[in-house]
Amino acid sequence: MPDTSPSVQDYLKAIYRLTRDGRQAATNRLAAALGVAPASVTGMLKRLASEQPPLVVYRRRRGATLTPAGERIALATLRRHRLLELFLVRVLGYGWDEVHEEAERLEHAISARMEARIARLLGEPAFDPHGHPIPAPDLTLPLSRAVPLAQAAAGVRGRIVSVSDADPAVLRRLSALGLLPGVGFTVVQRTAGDNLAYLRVEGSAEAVVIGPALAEAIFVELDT
Amino acid sequence: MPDTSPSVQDYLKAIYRLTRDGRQAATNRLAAALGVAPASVTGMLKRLASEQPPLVVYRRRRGATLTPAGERIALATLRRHRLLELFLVRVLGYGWDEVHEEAERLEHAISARMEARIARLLGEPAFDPHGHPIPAPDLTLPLSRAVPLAQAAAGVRGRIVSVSDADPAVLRRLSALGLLPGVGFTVVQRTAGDNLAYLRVEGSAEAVVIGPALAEAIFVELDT
DNA sequence: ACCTCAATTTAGGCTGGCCTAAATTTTACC
DNA sequence: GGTAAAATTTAGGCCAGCCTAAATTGAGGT
Repeated sequence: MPDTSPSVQDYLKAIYRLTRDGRQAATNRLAAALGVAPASVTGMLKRLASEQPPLVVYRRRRGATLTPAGERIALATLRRHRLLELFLVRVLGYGWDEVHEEAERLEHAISARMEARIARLLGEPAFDPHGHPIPAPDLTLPLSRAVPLAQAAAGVRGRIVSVSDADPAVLRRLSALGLLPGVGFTVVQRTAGDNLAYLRVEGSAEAVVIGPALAEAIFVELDT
Repeated sequence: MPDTSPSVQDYLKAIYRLTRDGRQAATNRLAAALGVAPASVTGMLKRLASEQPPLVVYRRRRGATLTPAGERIALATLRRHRLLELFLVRVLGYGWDEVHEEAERLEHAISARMEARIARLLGEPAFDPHGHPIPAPDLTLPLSRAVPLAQAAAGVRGRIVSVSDADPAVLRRLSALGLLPGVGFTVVQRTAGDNLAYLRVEGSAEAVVIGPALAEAIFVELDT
């Protein structure tokens, strides 16, 4: 349990993520993501929907989506989060598996001025240390053709673009395997039954075995 | 009115400041400092006094002082605040009159790890950009013999050590007058009636007139 | 079509921290 | 030493956001 209640921004960010696939954000999944009871989510969604202007569109028993105003806030928060992650790595020497929590707290505390100064110091970057796109100041997202590794067929070559940043343990495992953003690889083999991927990392002779969970956490750009 | 309620740390910091002169922190002054009603302060002081361990010693109608535990928290918060101020100036190029508010929010959001990394990056500094002492990691304060300018007699020479950081407008006025930490000066004259100080800044021919309010905001080290 | 069950919402309640107004105590002055 | 003013505390409420338990509803299997 997080020691503090999720903020409005946390709700919007969570809806943004659960909504990326075009579907509605379900009460239960929001509750799980935010560490509160489902009943609390219902209450908050009603509040956010009746804000002026409304931040979410809420349909009873069907879930929620963001309005343009809500999406702006979500993207602005995402921008701050990812800028901070990069800042922590580049300026304060954090490991890439240590930045998520810290950024999670800082993103609520920094001013627009500080956001701008950090971005300038970092050279207006477009991607964070995990390879995730950083929304521009106008909140547009830089393009990337990344796809979960789970969708890569055997024989294909590609490059790792980003990895999910939610779980530090996963990040450390990836690090240990040498699977960082930028690394090239070939998919040697896929097994249908247990859904394993055998990856040969560029420059290394050995193949690495990736389970289904990891394969969902690694995003890659595939060669055409 | 601040847009958010003061935190426990804010209460402790305020008590710390009001208590520096050895007296008790009065309810009214705390209320003014924190932007809440006096009745709210009474309630919070009771809570802080019954915390385990107690953070303040509260005596009905007499005010509050910090317990050792409370003072540790106050000093730790002060350390974070002043480290952040220096960090903002040195790393992000803030003006020294712009850092207070930002640090006020950030001091509640950074982890011990981040505090340590910032301190390391800055070379374990002992004073912030306003000249205020930064508590060491063990929370001891570096010594300084600073005294408010208001207490300097005519004819005395000295050096500005620090200035109060609470009011950006004051900071800008001081800046404009060339009254920054480190600057040497001579007190040319004092007037008893309206309590003015005439200061000749080292290297300049003109004297500067300082009113009583400013004279309380400037801390100086006097030559023996 | 129905029925079960998982998901969701409603109802009711709690806590923390704020507020105002009224009561009380201290202080300070004559 | 008495009293008016100032400071402080008490009393009583409000609000946001959380919780649990109970009621409702939609959806998939048969």
